[in-house]
Amino acid sequence: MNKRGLATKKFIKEKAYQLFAAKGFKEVTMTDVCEVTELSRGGLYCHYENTNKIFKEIIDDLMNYQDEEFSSKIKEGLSATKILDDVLERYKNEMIDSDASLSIAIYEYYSSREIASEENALYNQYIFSSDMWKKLIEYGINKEEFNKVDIESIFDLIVFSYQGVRMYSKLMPIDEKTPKRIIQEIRKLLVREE
Amino acid sequence: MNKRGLATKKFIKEKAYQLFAAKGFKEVTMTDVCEVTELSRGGLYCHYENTNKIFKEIIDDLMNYQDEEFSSKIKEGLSATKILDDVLERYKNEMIDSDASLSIAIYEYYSSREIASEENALYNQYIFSSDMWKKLIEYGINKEEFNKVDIESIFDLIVFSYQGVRMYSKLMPIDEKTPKRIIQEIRKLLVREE
Amino acid sequence: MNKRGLATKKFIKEKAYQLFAAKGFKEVTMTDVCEVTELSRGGLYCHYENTNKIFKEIIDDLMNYQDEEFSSKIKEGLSATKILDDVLERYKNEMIDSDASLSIAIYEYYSSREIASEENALYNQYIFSSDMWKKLIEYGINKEEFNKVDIESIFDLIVFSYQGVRMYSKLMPIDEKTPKRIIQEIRKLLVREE
Amino acid sequence: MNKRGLATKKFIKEKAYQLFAAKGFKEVTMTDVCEVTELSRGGLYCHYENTNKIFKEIIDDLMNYQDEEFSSKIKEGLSATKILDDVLERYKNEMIDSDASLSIAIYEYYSSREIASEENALYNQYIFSSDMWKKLIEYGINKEEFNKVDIESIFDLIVFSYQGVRMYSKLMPIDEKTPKRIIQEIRKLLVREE
DNA sequence: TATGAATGAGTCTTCATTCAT
DNA sequence: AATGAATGAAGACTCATTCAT
Repeated sequence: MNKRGLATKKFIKEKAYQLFAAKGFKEVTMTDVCEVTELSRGGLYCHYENTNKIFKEIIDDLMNYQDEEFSSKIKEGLSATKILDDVLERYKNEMIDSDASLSIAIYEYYSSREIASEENALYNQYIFSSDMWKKLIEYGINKEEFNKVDIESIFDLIVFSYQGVRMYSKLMPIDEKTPKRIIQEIRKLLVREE
Repeated sequence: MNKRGLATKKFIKEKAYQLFAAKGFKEVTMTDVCEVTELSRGGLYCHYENTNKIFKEIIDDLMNYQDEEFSSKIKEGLSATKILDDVLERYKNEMIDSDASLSIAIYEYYSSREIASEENALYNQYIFSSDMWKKLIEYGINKEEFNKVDIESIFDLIVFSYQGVRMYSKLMPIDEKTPKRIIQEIRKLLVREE
Repeated sequence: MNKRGLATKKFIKEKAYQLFAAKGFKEVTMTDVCEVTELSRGGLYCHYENTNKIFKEIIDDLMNYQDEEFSSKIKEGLSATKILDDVLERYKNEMIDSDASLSIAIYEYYSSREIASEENALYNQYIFSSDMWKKLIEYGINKEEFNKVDIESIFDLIVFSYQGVRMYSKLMPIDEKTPKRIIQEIRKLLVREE
Repeated sequence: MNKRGLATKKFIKEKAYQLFAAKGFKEVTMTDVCEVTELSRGGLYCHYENTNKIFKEIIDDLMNYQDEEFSSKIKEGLSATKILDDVLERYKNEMIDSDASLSIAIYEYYSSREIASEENALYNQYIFSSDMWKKLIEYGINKEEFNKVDIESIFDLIVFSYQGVRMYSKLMPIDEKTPKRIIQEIRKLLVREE
């Protein structure tokens, strides 16, 4: 594929991202993508044969962008509490502003697929994310900044309450205080009080 | 509507429930419902004009069955810890076995609708559930069985981690230990250690 | 058929008349008639098996009400000009106010049928009406009130311009002066100037 | 749209014209058009989304072909009587042979629409036709070929009796002499006897 | 007579997908 | 690569009509 082809694909993905964010996965048709990209049907099919392929590529790109945000900071020897606060702040914002997110689309996409296949990027991300958090929590415990919590429990609580809020925020009105409260509760569990 | 009509509606809802549980909301067509009920198109349309109406009625029925499970127990003066353990046990089971549930269908159904309308049964249920939990936690605190937690925070943590697990369990393999861990962590937060 | 049956049929026809006047013939369904009569499908079918039958009966009733309005007056020896003016006045009003009329419905009804069958009430009415007019014009000529016109020509001019206006008044805005002008022109052709 | 597309649209309109002429407007379905054009449903929908659109385009095409048939002849200084006879001859033929015409379809089409909208091609045509006739009659009066008639009255008589016959000719058998008589009567009204 | 549940046919409409250009 | 015409299948929806009660 040459440059032009790649640029077109990138363009298609950008436009399709907005569609998926707005309408979820199932509701988006190739016709919709044609419209927003102003490509002809044939033109679009040159690049992607269906919405699955487009979505998969969008998701894969997203996953690739996600880096080990903690590990470098840990190596630098930063305060565990500081690292924690940074990530919790980001989580809070993502919970509040889930508008631009693909959460519903991702949900629809994976719910129509076989669970646990190696293709399951959601699971891969979960594992990846799990590793990161474990490292951070261990680091915090070793530095005696964090309580001696059950690492896996805390991680589960974090990730699923975070995901729960993100999803529900698209389904019903969620008070902005909810993310704050959850973040605070998590923080209380982890950070040692002096 | 006479008996026969009501019986047919009930029958349709039962069959449709299974479809929704298996395929989510959007994927189910009136044709599908025709097939499983062995009704003709016209026959089906006599009772429900679209899948929305069927689903709404199923959900409404479900919501109506849901009663104030705590309040009677509180009146009886049961131990707050006992009441808590009972409901956490139920939550745990529901997190593990989400196969038969409509969670995905509910998610799809509400994600295509206006948030916050008075029709939003999901929100109503959230409010209802919130009230129940607050009563229980207050009761536990008053009886000095529970810690003096921030009631709202704990409730948010409970409901969203619970929902997060339920949803994700349809999208990726979730270890049976996850619900247990979450339940345990919640319990630790609430129940006063002697 | 007993009294009750007849009353129901009359009731159905009255309600259906309004439907036909408002929507034409083709657009009216048995379902529509059910709704306005508040009869059940089965109930309605007891009386009429389709909209054709209802419409035909309405038309037949209408035709029967139409009597030889001229002949009695001619026998009484009334002035031909007076008789003419009376009927032209009526025509004028019918042209102006075609809202309540079945003209479009009649048009649609007969346009989907074999022309010239003895069932063609429209044709029968035309013949009937033709006879009446001829008698009147002859009478006027004999009384030397009318010009020695070509009777058939004048009749054709009257009936078709009348029908033309009636129909077009449902399709486009027609100035109230148009019927007046047509009536006046007809009158000028017929009535001898002193 | 490229050549191929335009050719297909033209082809569809030609075939649909015949359908509309034969069955009126309401009775023609997209399925019918598919059949006569031998296009697939999807193929047809590429060009027209419903029968309204097809019909509108046919009508618009027709209206565009209609030119000011009188004005050039008037400019040439032709005899008003000659011009009149030509157009009356044409009217006569159109009244007799209304088989190929869209009159019923037009009637049905416009009867289901809002009267008087600027979209009402029927009204536009009426106005257009009215202007033409007025010019001709004035011209004839000025040349002292025509009687000093009331121009508007004569126009109304002409157009509505003409339309009346055209419509009724589809609903009941109309004697060929009728158009002739009407034409003759109109001519008598207009043309000055020497 | 009257009810309303049920049937099945017909139509509309939207899509994914293909293909000649 | 790109265009857009064309296909055909799937699904929605509406009716006339029948039938058990």
